[in-house]
Amino acid sequence: MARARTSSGKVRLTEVAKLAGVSPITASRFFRNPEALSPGKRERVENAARQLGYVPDLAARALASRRTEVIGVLIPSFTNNVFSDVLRGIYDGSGESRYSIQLVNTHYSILQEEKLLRLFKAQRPAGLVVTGINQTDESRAILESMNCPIVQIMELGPDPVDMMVGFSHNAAAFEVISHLIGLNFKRIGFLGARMDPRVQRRLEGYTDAMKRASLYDPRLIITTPVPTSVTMGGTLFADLLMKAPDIDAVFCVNDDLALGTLFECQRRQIQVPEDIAIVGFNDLDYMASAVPPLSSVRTNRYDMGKTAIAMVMDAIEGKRPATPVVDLGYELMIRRSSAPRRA
Amino acid sequence: MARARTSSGKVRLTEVAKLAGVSPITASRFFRNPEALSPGKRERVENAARQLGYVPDLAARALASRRTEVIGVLIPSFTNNVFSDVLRGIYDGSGESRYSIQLVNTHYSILQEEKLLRLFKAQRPAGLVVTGINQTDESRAILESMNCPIVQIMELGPDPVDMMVGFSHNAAAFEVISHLIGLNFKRIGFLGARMDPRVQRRLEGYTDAMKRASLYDPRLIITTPVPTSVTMGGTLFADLLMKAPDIDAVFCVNDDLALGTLFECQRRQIQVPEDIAIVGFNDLDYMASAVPPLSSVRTNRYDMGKTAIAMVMDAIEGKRPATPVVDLGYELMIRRSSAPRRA
DNA sequence: CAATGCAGTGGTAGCGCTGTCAATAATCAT
DNA sequence: ATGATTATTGACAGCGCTACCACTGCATTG
Repeated sequence: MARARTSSGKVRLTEVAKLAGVSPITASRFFRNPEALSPGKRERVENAARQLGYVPDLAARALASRRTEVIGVLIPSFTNNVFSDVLRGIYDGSGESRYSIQLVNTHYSILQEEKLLRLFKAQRPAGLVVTGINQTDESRAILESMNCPIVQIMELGPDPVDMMVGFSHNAAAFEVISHLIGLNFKRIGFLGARMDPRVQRRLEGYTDAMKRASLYDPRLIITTPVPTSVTMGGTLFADLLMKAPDIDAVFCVNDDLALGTLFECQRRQIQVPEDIAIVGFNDLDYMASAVPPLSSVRTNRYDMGKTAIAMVMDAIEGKRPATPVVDLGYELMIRRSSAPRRA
Repeated sequence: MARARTSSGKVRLTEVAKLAGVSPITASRFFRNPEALSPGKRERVENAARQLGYVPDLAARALASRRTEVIGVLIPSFTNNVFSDVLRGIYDGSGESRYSIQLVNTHYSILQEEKLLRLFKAQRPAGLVVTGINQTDESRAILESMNCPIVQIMELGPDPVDMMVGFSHNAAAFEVISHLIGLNFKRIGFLGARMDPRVQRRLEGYTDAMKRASLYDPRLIITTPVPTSVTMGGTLFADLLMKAPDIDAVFCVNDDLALGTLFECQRRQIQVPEDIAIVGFNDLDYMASAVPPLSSVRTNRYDMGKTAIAMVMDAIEGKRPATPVVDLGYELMIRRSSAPRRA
């Protein structure tokens, strides 16, 4: 016997089909591929669904179709401004689509990442967005066995699991240092916190540029595994001043450190850029407002999220991108904090 | 006929049960309520599950049990630092639990919120976290019909849907202004951006305090519906200076505006706090580092997220909190930017 | 004009799990 | 020792939807 409406008052597909005078299968098709219906039935189903306020049951759909409409997103931190922009892009890009985002935090741990990937695999996500290219071998194997579109974001590398959206942190840092060297700065300090893989690559870019100009000196490099903050910027800078009092410029791996450095300079009456130049990374809003305005590297974080999720969604629907690796680039924003040095 | 292992190679509960020598139902119970099994079978099922690498199929579980282990979270913005802290609390608090977070962005639109609530309702979430207390009547009705624990966060109000975690924005602003008035500041400006309900309440607190001291003057209030940013802080402050050149203090509804104001003061050679005092709101990390250190209102954003999600999870499991409304309070962080006025 | 193709539609049979309730075994009170 | 109660377990019948395949009727083809 046909079941009456379910106890929870939920409208089922069967009821929609009955009202529209079609079979449940036809009604089901309407929601998945309306083009397949004849215009008449399409309209009838549409009206019936609206009239009854029908909303498909995702659990039943997932069970019956053996796939979900969930896109998993693994990011290493919520604290970081960088990721909040990426996330905004991801959520904006997926907001009106049928896909929902399942967000998890790896806390910068590749073991945690591996564990989360295992969990994701069991739920057969429709697609996946993972941060970075430094997965464990095991994680890599899981990713390759997942049989769904995957985008690695934040950076680029030689061997994508599937697709990639990012930019070269190494090249960006190299360019920053080259810019400073071109302006005749010689004792250029490096401040780094957290030291995740992206930050490591910026350090490599710094090191390459300094060595190439024969300016490399390990005493100029101050790093800490501790998470980044404005306060930490001041602390690291103070440390740098102690170890290398003759510095004439500082490259900070992110803008928080740069702002902390600026404040520390103000506190010590150090003139920026006359005494010391400052360059940050990411170009957050406040860099242009600071006094003096702080140079930085503009990165396309929002676009990165938006592009990545669009690529995943397209790939799920069979539209593979022409180029699986997208370089979103970066832009040096030169401001007064790294103005040319007086002679 | 009993199905062989599913094509995708997925291990089903049936296989676990067979290996353990129990019925599927008993195996199922092991995952939901291990206490109900006799110790012997419990161990047998546990071993079998581990041996086969069994992971339950959440879609099937949701369909069969007519409920999910998804907690919906509605927030109005990803851009805002405030919400990234709240989210961190929510994700940290739920990370090791069985529940997963389904995050959606209302973009500060109560209509969007209503639409999203309708969607959530159809998916029968186990619990819900919603931002604020300004829902539409329709949203309110949906919430009340949802039959799951619900926590409203960010602020407090007289008529909770279910539970609440927040603090009084009105009281916090009132206290800030009282503090400034007590320090003999008289022409206290108000800078507000975005003007969401929480910010409106801060404006009310400001207005109350100013009126009570007979210092109220609408020309001191500068607001914009545009989203907040450090740059916007400078712009609004410039506007305020034009309209009320005699101000001696500024209360900014958030720290970004306060930082922008500080930079604008630096640009114009206005001494803080000698010429103009500044107080922000939220006490982000950089407030204490700034030069001079900026006063602010410390809010417990991370705890708010963590408390809210804990309350929801407990309530789902039948442990209703003793007090459904939790006031997390705030703390005035008085720093040099609002130092006592010279006589 | 029969053979062929194909868009449109429907029937059957589950997807993997759990709610419900009945059945059994073990324990208890009288 | 008897019936009553409790702990443990299992059988059945779906949850709401869709994959798969078969079928219809109409247009196209040689």
